[in-house]
Parts: sequence; C-alpha cells; structure tokens
Amino acid sequence: MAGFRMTKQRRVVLEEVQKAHSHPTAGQVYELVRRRMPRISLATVYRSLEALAEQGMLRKLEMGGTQRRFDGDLYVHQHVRCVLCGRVENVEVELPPQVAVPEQKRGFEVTGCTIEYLGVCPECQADGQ
Amino acid sequence: MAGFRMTKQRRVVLEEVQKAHSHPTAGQVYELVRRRMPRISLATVYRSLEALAEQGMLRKLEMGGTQRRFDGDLYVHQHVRCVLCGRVENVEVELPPQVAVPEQKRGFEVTGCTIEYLGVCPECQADGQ
DNA sequence: TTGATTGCAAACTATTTGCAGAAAG
DNA sequence: CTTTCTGCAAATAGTTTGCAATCAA
Repeated sequence: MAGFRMTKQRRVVLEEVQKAHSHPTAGQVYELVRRRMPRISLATVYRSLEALAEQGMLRKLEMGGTQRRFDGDLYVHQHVRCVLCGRVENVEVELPPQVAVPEQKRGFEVTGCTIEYLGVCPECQADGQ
Repeated sequence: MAGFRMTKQRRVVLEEVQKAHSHPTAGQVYELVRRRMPRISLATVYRSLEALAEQGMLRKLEMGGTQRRFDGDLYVHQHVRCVLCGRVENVEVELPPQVAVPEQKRGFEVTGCTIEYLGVCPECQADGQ
C-alpha cells in the first residue's frame, strides 16, 4: 500500500495525459503511449492511471458517459460533455458558495461537487446539418 | 422508430422504478421485477428502461460511477452519490441562474446541467468506524 | 535484496444484439 | 395482419486480476 515507484511506463503515461489537452479515456491513453512504448500492455496503462490518480498527479473524472476519463490539468474547473460523441472540454464556472461548498446533505459527509454541462459539440453540430 | 407499446413487462418495470425510491441500477430493477414476473429476461429490462426513458416516463441518470441508474421521479433535482457504495440520494439545491441556465460554452450548444455531490453515506460512515 | 510493477492471458461486469416466436394494436 | 416486443443465448466493451518474470530503490 505504501511505496509508489515512478517507473518508465508511469512517466510516459503521465506525460501523455498531460500533453493531451483532451480528456482521454484509458484506451486513448493506451494508443498514445503505445507510439512511444509499443510493448506496454493495456493493463499497465489502467494500473498506471489508477496509481497516478491516487498520487494526485492526475485526475480521474467522475462523470456520466460509459468510459472513465483522465485529466492532466489539476487546476479546478468543470466540464461540458458532448452527448453525441462523448468529447469533454473544460469550462470555467463561477461557483457560488451555496453550490460549491461541500456540506452535509441527507446525512452524507460531502467531500466534493461536480458540475457537468451536457450539450452538442461544434463538430457534432456540423455533422448534424 | 415510432410506435411505443405499453406491454405488461414495461408497465411492471415502470412501476418498480417509481416505487423504488432509491435510484436503482438495471440489475436491481431486474431483481425487483423478477419477483412479480419470474420469466422476464434481463435484456427486456434493459430495453424497457431505455424505451421508458426515451418516452420521458423515467429518467436515465447521467452520472459518475460504473453502472447506469434510473429515476422514477421526474421532478427536477440533483444528486449526492456515495463514493464507497454507489448509493444515490436526491438533494434540493438552489441553482443560481449563472450556473443553472444552459448557454453556449466553448462552442457547445448546452442543453443541460447536472450537479453531483460526492461523499460518504451514513451507512458507510458507520461501517468505517 | 526485496517489495513493487510489468506483460500476458484469462476473468469479470455491465450492456447490447440477432433471431425466432409471441403479443399489441 | 403487421409491427413491435420478448426471451434466450451469444457477443461486445471496458476494466480488472492472477501469476511468473522483471525492475526500482
């Protein structure tokens, strides 16, 4: 449970998530990393993403949609997700305190608050026409 | 694509989601429905939930976590999700207009906004001690 | 050295699909 | 009747796990 080791694989996974300014899924990270390390396994990518998120070096996005996504940008922000293609982009939202501040709700000890906007991204708007 | 038929199976699925004041997953709905219709198949439950959501008779929750959840309560509200057990409860949140109102964001045509609180539910708090 | 990590393959979980027969309208 | 729906079984998609070999500290 203790010693986290920064292996070559984990370093590459981290770098790729950071420079992908998209919010890649594990599969997408795998494809990116594979260009530099063809022999890495998908399982290692999953385990690396998990371990890096646990270290707080990247963020695992807790949002709707089927697949999990990862974000190398640790600055606090919210997201818009395209309901058609699943693409996720950052948005700056002024969160008024009565929304943002974690508090007791229904007996839950609240630790976080996520705002997710849903919509149609520019590309899908174009495709739709 | 057109004619929706209210079959016996769909009626039971709808009733069970409505009276379960939890926010059941497809598997949970299957278990509930099976008590009244032992021969129903899981595939039918999935297809019924999908069809009923498409009719607007229940709501498919777009939120974090592994499994999809369904909500028979059509009144607008937000949710708290337990990060340990996945349980979801309703919360009333006053959404200030600058947060709630769909608008253009990053070129997206925004159609909705979800707020999800994350935390630890009372039961898991007790277990943790 | 020694516990943590990797690659591989197999296992799992949640969900979807093809199809022939059954039922709704 | 005709079209939609159901049950079953098989197929997918995404993610996780067991294990022996390998590597970081």
